[in-house]
Amino acid sequence: MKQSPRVLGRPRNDINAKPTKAVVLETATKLFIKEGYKNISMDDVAKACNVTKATIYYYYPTKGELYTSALIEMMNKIRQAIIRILEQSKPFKERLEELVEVHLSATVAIDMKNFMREATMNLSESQILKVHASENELYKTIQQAMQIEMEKGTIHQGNAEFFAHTFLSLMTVGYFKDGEGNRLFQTEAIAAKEIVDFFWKSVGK
Amino acid sequence: MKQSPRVLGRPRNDINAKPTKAVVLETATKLFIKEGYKNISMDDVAKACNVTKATIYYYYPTKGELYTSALIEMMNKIRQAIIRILEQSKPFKERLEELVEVHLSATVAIDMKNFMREATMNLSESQILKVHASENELYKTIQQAMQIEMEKGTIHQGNAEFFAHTFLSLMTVGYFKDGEGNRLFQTEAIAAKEIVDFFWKSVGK
Amino acid sequence: MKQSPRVLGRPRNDINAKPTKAVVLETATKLFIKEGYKNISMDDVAKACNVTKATIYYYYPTKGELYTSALIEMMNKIRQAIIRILEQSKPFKERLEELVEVHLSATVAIDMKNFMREATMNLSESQILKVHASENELYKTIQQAMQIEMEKGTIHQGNAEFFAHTFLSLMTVGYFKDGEGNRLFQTEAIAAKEIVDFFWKSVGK
Amino acid sequence: MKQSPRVLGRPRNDINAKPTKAVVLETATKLFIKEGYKNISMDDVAKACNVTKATIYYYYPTKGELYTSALIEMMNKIRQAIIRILEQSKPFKERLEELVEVHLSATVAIDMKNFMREATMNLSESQILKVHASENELYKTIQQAMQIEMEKGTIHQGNAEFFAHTFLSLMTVGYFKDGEGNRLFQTEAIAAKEIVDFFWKSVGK
DNA sequence: TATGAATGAGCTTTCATTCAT
DNA sequence: AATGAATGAAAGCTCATTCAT
Repeated sequence: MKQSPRVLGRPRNDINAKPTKAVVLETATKLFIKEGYKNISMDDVAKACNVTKATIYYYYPTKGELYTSALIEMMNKIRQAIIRILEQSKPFKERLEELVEVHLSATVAIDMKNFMREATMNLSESQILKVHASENELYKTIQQAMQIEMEKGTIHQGNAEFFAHTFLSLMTVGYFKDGEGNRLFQTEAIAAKEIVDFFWKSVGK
Repeated sequence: MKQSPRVLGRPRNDINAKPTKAVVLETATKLFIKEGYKNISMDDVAKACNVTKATIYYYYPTKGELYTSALIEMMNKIRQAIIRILEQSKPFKERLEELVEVHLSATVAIDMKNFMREATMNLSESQILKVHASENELYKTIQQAMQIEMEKGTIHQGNAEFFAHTFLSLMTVGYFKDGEGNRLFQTEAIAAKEIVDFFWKSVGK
Repeated sequence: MKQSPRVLGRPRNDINAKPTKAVVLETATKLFIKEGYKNISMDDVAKACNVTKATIYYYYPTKGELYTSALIEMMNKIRQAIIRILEQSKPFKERLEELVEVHLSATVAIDMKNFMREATMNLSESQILKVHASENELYKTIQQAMQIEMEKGTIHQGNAEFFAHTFLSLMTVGYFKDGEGNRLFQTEAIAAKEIVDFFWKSVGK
Repeated sequence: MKQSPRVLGRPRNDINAKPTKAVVLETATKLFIKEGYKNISMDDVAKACNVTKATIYYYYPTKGELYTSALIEMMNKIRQAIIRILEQSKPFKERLEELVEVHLSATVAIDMKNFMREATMNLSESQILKVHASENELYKTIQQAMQIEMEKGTIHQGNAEFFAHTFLSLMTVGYFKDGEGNRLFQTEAIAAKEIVDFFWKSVGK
């Protein structure tokens, strides 16, 4: 069989191919978020990446380490997304609404408490610490936005950290599905509006 | 520490002994709530009950069935506790505060969303259905209380189901611990007050 | 609910009810023949009998003993059936045909070699001996019929024991089903005729 | 007797060593044939191969799959042996005699009906199908030989498939042992001769 | 006569991890 | 950088058997 001749100067490696380590992390993140730590084996990750288990271990020394990295990667991404939305210039309430809507539209429920529970149950002291630090930054990001709006006078004075937590907690209400798979509200947009309205009654001016 | 050796066959009747089946369910419930479905093995349950695995299987045909029963048992207990508190004659807001405080004082975080996630990931269709039904009753209980208070005029008209969900969601904020193990509020009483205050601003009159 | 009045003098126990021990043996025999020794548990037998496992053990001290009894019971029944057919006055060849047809019409394949293999693999020395004795009687029954016909001159002189074995072996050909479940012959009657024809060419005059 | 301890991970290359997968299959085949599906555990196979259970599972995903492969491997080997014998140029009857003698001289009884029964009782639909296909080829091989001899005029015209089955069935008569372990004939050679003589009376010219 | 409760040993399967290549 | 081969430990589950009632 004749091989098609190589283009001059072009490297053998596919230019579009992501470095394996990144592929592994991304794939693992998706799997862990969807199915949880204990329900995803290193083999599952390997298969989904089209590499062997040993390759995973080449980049991540233990499953716990991989999960730690995955959680941190996830939280960073969420934090970036939140920052991008909060940076906009439209009114705070509208930004919050967008924030909720965007998250509810994602395929998987991002419930920090779930992930922290799995982390606490399955990771080592030092890994838990790292994850906690990442979680903390996420909360801080929202907390700071709250702080700024307090100073601006958009919302009432109060415990900004508490507000950050209540906000994220209320957001998870939008994920709820009953036994038949029905959501509380018909669309994510409506859900987002109702949730932020509720939040706003407590904190808004 | 060696356990008292058991003999084969039916044990001699001990009038004071609780029926084994109940012991198993109670023990399993505690373990599952604390450590999660995948982190508790049937052997763990057996050891904690001071019986053998086979005994557990004598009463519960699969681990999934045991978990299902455990979750339902837990939800029923919570529901009873909630009913007892809501039945009192003091003002609604105070009853809500007591409700939050009592739950935050329990040793383990009762986060419905956690349990439902584990259920969804690990149980069979029909088992999930049963657990969902039980969860539903729990939400309904609070929802009805909200409905009554709406009719009484204590709180604003609105979506009672949504209120039930936001309330339980806000409650979980009280369980939050940061990396150093610090809570958001110093005592459960303060936490309860702040949480219900927040809720009340949105729904109260 | 009113009970229908008891007929005078009639005993409480249902007159039609077979003694439990017999029910157990019959049920076990059916199950073992169909599914094999290792695929039938004492629990299966108990359930099929509508009694508890302990009841089975009350009558049969071990599973091996129950299997031994079941095999012997089966062989006896088959032997009786064979005797009944061979006792008739019609020509030997016709009797053989009836014998084959009757067996092929039974729901389960009666293949002595199967049962003896399971016996050898799973029973104790002494149990195997008993089963072997029973098997021997079965072969002897046919062997004797062959002997008689030899003396009558219906069939050629030869090794009657060998003839008994070849005959039973050829019979199992009729049970054969290919991958799609098709038999070698369309009806049991045709199969019986062909098998006996084959046998007769070797031994008949 | 303690086995030479193995270390974790990939073993050092030994050029003389047979590939493990083949060792496993061969060993498993022997064990299954001798003791049956249910009487051989994956641990038994592992121990006999001097590897761990996990190694077996590395090559064969389930016990059923291993059994399927083992049966197919066995049938293929038998088929090859049969082909080699039937290919010879000596008279058909003599070839048949050799065929029977060779098989009776093997240590274990090769009774297709036994194996098919165990397969039917313990394997999945698709596995049964594969085994059936393999069995079919085996019968076909003999059937074709019969067909050729019919055309040559060595044996009578007739149902070649039926002849193949009767032949293999008659062969199993040679394996028979009574309670004291005595065979029907003193040597395999005599048994082979008698069996083929019997067969030949029916089909030969 | 019959049962309910319990066990110990075994089974199939899974999985995180290791290591020579 | 990546892999194939192997392991030890544990998990869920089954089953023959025992024994007080």
